[in-house]
Amino acid sequence: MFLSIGDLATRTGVKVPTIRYYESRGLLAAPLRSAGNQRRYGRAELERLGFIRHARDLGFSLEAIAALIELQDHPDRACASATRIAQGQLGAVREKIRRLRALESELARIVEGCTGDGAARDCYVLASLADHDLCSRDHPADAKSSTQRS
Amino acid sequence: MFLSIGDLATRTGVKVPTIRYYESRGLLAAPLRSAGNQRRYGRAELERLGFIRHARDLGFSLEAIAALIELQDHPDRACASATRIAQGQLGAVREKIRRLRALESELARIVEGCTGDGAARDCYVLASLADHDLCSRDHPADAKSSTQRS
DNA sequence: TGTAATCTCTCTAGTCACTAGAGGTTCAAG
DNA sequence: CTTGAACCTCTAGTGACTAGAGAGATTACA
Repeated sequence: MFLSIGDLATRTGVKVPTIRYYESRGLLAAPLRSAGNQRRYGRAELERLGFIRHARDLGFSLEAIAALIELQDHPDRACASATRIAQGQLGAVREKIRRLRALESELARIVEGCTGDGAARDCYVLASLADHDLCSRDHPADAKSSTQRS
Repeated sequence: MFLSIGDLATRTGVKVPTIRYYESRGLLAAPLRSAGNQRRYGRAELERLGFIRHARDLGFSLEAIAALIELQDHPDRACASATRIAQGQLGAVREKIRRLRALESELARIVEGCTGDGAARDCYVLASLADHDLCSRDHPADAKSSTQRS
């Protein structure tokens, strides 16, 4: 089983440049090369990339994934730190949900207050943004946009 | 009322380099300068920066904010596009919440399946990440980390 | 008026996790 | 043997800042 980088990309759903990027970041070891210097992968790399992809899908940072891989490579170590990383991620996700819900209600209030058929000078959306006092209550100064795969 | 950039930062809660960054991005007009070339701000800039800050807190992108400001500067125009932008933001927030909730349940399942006191070779966290089939159901290949203010 | 502390200036580079593109080489099918 | 797709490395760009260098401005106090 010798996969080109394109084969690996198709099988895992990770794009070719992203695979090279993971290699440059040390998440994937440098693979064998063909006579013409092209990367050739085996089953181990396929599984590892699947692991990375799954962890990324769950929102783990590359740094956290690197720590998990380190642990995977040393099966004798205690798994407590893996659990800790996952718990940290769960906590972060819950915190994001909490903040986003506050934003949601505030935004919904703003949107509902505006019919959208007036002039900008009377726009409730603009007025709400200009005047913080129009907020129902102080919302968290937080929870910015999140990055997502296309 | 002549505020230095530091005064403006204190009053709005926006950091000094961020104010200069907003100016470079065209969200704030280039202000007056002192004899020694330092920025001097008045009430208009204070209000505009408050607007920007509030919109950022609600997760609007700088691009969206620029469009809202453009509208603010032309009170005669219809406010429909402001409403559209806000609705888009609300939709994006709801979508993020939806995805994050799926992640939350998946992560919670993984974390609960692991006592954390075994060796890495038996770790349920690592096993779950390695084997997608252990997922309760297919979770969205999405919803990455979101950036947040400190 | 002198001086020291704090503030401000511009500029560059770094963050995260990729993505896009240039310009060149290798591979597999026909 | 030729063609065209896939591959190579390298650099730069994304969004929204943040950090730091090195130099100049302002302000408070003696």
